Amino acid sequence: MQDVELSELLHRVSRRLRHGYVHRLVPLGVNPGQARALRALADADRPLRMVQLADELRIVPRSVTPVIDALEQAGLVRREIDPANRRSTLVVLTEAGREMHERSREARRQAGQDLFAVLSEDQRDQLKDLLGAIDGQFG
Amino acid sequence: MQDVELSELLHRVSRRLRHGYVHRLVPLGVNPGQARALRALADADRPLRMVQLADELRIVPRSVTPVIDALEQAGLVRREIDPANRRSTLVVLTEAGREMHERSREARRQAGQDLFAVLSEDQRDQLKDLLGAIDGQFG
DNA sequence: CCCTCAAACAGAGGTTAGCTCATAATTATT
DNA sequence: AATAATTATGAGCTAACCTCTGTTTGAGGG
Repeated sequence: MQDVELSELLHRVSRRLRHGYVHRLVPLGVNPGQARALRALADADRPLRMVQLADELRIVPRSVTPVIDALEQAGLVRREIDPANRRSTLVVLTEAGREMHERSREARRQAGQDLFAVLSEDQRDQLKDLLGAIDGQFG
Repeated sequence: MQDVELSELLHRVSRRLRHGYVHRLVPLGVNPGQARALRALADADRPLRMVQLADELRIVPRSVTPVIDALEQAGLVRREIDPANRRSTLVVLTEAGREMHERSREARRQAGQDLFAVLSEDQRDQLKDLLGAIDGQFG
């Protein structure tokens, strides 16, 4: 194990995670970005506006549009005009969307399990704490 | 700090690292992929063939081509036919390439420092060990 | 020696996950 | 009522990959 920088390791590991995740999502017909949007909606447990979704996903609002386009096309979400503010679009999870969320959650769980297999329970907690500290230092 | 999965955290942190890194690389005129290729060449300390570079970067050989195209265009590397095997291309780091490597290394160092600022020295070592274990479990 | 097979690279084209800048519609502020 | 801000999207771009195909060149078997 030569000297590999922390940054490089982070990059590699995250790339590997994505790879395994993608592979498991392909048969479901969604990509990771779409799965993340489904998750945000399921976690919120209520319709979200596009801006709110962007906020959850930590991307700019414009980037949410094509994700929701695809999910809507697939019948996993529905767009509704927000009655409280007609500029806003409410993104509503459909029944099919909820099911897809469950399946993609399982895919993510499995991909994570494969990747983190070498770590003990304690080590995973440690890793989670460390990454959580880094992630938490900003927003 | 709500319940965020390890996978999600990894994604977020890695995205943030990339973001900071990109920002510091922009003024240098290279992108992270190009910087990584420069680093691989500098670390090897000798010309590498395209396939070897692909191997170092953990991407398929075809994906190396456009990276080297750009670096060659910028005068940071030079392509030479391998005299030992005329099918192969040797990628040679130029003097300008070596300098660029130094500057991009500094950019990466700074981006890493910003990101990992909340962690103590010990914690960084811990994180490195954990990620190293994950990365090491395959190749 | 020739012939077939494999290796190395690049052409063509696709995908994912972002980004910016401009514009239309609507609402909020003065 | 006029102006400003907010929300979503059209248009168009970049990075970092991928596959599949074709060309050139080298290597090994008969």
